[in-house]
Amino acid sequence: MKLATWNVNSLRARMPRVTEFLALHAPDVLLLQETKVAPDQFPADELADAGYDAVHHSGGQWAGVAIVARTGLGLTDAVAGLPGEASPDEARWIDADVPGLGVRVASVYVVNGREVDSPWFEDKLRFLDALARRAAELAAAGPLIVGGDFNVAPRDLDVYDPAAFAGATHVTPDERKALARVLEAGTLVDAFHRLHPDEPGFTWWDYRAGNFHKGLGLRIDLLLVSEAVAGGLATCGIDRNFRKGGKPSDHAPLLVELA
DNA sequence: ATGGCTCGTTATACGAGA
Repeated sequence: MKLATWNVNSLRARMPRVTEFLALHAPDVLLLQETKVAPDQFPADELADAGYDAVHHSGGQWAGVAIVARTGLGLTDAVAGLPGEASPDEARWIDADVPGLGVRVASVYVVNGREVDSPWFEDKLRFLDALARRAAELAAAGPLIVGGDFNVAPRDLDVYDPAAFAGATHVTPDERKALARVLEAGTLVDAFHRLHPDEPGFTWWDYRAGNFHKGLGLRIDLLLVSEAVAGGLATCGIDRNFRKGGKPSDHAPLLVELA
């Protein structure tokens, strides 16, 4: 099976690139974040034309997550929202079964945090704690794949200039520990890290200052898979071409293939 | 880098993103 996760920074603005991605890679499942779309504006018909079903948690102009699955696989029992998150209306989590693949999948857009020690930073840590509890609950029931924008760079290697990020969000010990607890709670494996332990694997580059072309990025988008299915990990990589060309997102999609 | 780009907004400057 092939799955991908992609923070698209507005699904409506990115639909041409999303349909291009689906046609090129033909993933079984695509997890989307920052769809930034109102519920009644979600482009379900365009995705259906591309051969995909979707379930989504849409909150309007901010955040928003979706699960897109190839038609015929099934996409059932969707649950939107994360029990225990600080602001349930922000549309940052959805999980659903994909019967044709025999897995449950989740798409997550973790709270950004803005500034360390701000209320938003506290919300971010609480959100990660709630994520850990939900991951444990879901993982106990069967194979689980959680993908999304975690807004945490797990290691200094995942940051283009660790010194420049000293004291900033995304790299603090508190955030990294909270992310580690998510993996522990769900017995989940960071797919890219498992297959490429010594590579940075950046997935995000600031739009400004030519950072993409300078290689100044962060690895903050992750695909986490149950240990039970991690033995089937075949490939995991980033398609940097989708960070180039016409109207790219500031994130590139991350793909994984599992036996 | 000192917020340099892009998104949505009952817009026409501002907030948010990381």
